Amino acid sequence: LVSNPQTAPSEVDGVNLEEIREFAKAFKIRRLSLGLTQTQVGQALSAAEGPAYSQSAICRHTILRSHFFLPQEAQENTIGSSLTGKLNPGLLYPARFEKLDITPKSAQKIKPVLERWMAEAEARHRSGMQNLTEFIGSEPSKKRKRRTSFTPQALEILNSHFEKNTHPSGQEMTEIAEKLNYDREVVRVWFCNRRQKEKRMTPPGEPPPTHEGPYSHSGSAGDASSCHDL
Amino acid sequence: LVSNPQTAPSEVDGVNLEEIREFAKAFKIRRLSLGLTQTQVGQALSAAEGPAYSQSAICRHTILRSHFFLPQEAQENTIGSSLTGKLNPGLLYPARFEKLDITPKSAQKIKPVLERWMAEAEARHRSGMQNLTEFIGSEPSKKRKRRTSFTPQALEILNSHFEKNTHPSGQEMTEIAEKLNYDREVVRVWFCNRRQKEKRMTPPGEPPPTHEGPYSHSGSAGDASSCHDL
DNA sequence: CACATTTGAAAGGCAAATGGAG
DNA sequence: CTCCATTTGCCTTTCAAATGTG
Repeated sequence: LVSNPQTAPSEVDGVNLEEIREFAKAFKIRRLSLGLTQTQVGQALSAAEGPAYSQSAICRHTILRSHFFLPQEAQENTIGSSLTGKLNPGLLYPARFEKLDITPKSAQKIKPVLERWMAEAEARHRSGMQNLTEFIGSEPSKKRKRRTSFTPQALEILNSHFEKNTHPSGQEMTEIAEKLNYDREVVRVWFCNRRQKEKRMTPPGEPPPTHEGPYSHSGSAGDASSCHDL
Repeated sequence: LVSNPQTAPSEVDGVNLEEIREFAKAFKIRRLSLGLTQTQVGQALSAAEGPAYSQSAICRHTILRSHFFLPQEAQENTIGSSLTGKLNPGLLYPARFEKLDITPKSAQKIKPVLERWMAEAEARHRSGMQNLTEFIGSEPSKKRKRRTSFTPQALEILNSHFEKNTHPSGQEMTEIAEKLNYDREVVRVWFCNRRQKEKRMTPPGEPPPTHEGPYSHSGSAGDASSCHDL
């Protein structure tokens, strides 16, 4: 409504939030007008050598979070240290907002890719083509490793190892990886991430994270979340 | 643990819940062992002329809901009219459980399809093939119309029409459809579903659903939920 | 048409993968 | 290698589009 650029520049990290917001909004409309789903866009992008994003990624980048992009509201979220809309670049934005989500920087990075792809898609659409979902999006960019999903059994075993020792030696990890038939690197990363989780779950002066008591606090919680069923 | 078939037959509509439960559990493990995602299974099924299920569908059918499938727990959910585990076939099960989800009958229906597909997939895997995700699943079965997603603008317009008249004439619907550039049938169904929603939202003796007051109760709620952002 | 039910696109949660610094 | 912050994807859930029945 009150789009006075001088009242709300809303710049962060040299990224114009208002611009990103407008882009996301327009992109959604354009996508829907072409009758495409988020999944289709993601697949089309990864079809060739584009950045390869999943439905979730497309969703995040084209979702409209008013509390994130509207400076007025941002200020209500206990940010408002300055009316300029300029935030401390050294700090994490997500933590300042209601939800952890996309950062302005990554939004800025992907924008041109989506923009280019969409323009091409619309061109094809006008030409009456149907195979919209099958063409390249942009620059090469190395592909990310596919996310591995552990079986419930594997998780159970991994967790039991973790209970006994949060820092297994290289030797131990190799053995575990072999036994479970997963890549050694995958197992290593699992332990790293598991430790991070442990830390996140006990920030205050909690009892030392000794994994002794029979299923106390975090121990049982971890188990429950991993092998949710069975 | 106590798998005494005489204590818990758990049959519903002639469907053995325990069997379905076991199948779902095993399917998940088999899928993960092949390194496949739910999305991939869904796409593989729909690739040719299979029933064509989405990732959500695969999820529903291979998820393990202990409160749904374990008769002991079901009884705790105010069902237990009989210890046989036999429920009244005429009533809806979902409403009796914590969450609305798959019914035993539909689970039973899909099971053979998944079973057959998985067997084939595993066979191919053993043969060392990589293109697991590209082959047929089963019988023809007509395809379902793709779910249309309305643009925020379209929803806004549809809702404003609904506010004025919940039962537009055929003529009116044709006009709306034309203006919005959606299929007429899609618009008709939208109004049907919208009316259902309205009814669901005001079961008690609410004030007559006259859409007059400037944004009162359900009116504003409807707007908010449809055009969530902007 | 109303109403019950099935099913899928989008959104949310958690954690696997990545990248930088030590 | 570690820790830690961050990115991103798989799975799950929600809500409503589509379907089926009377």
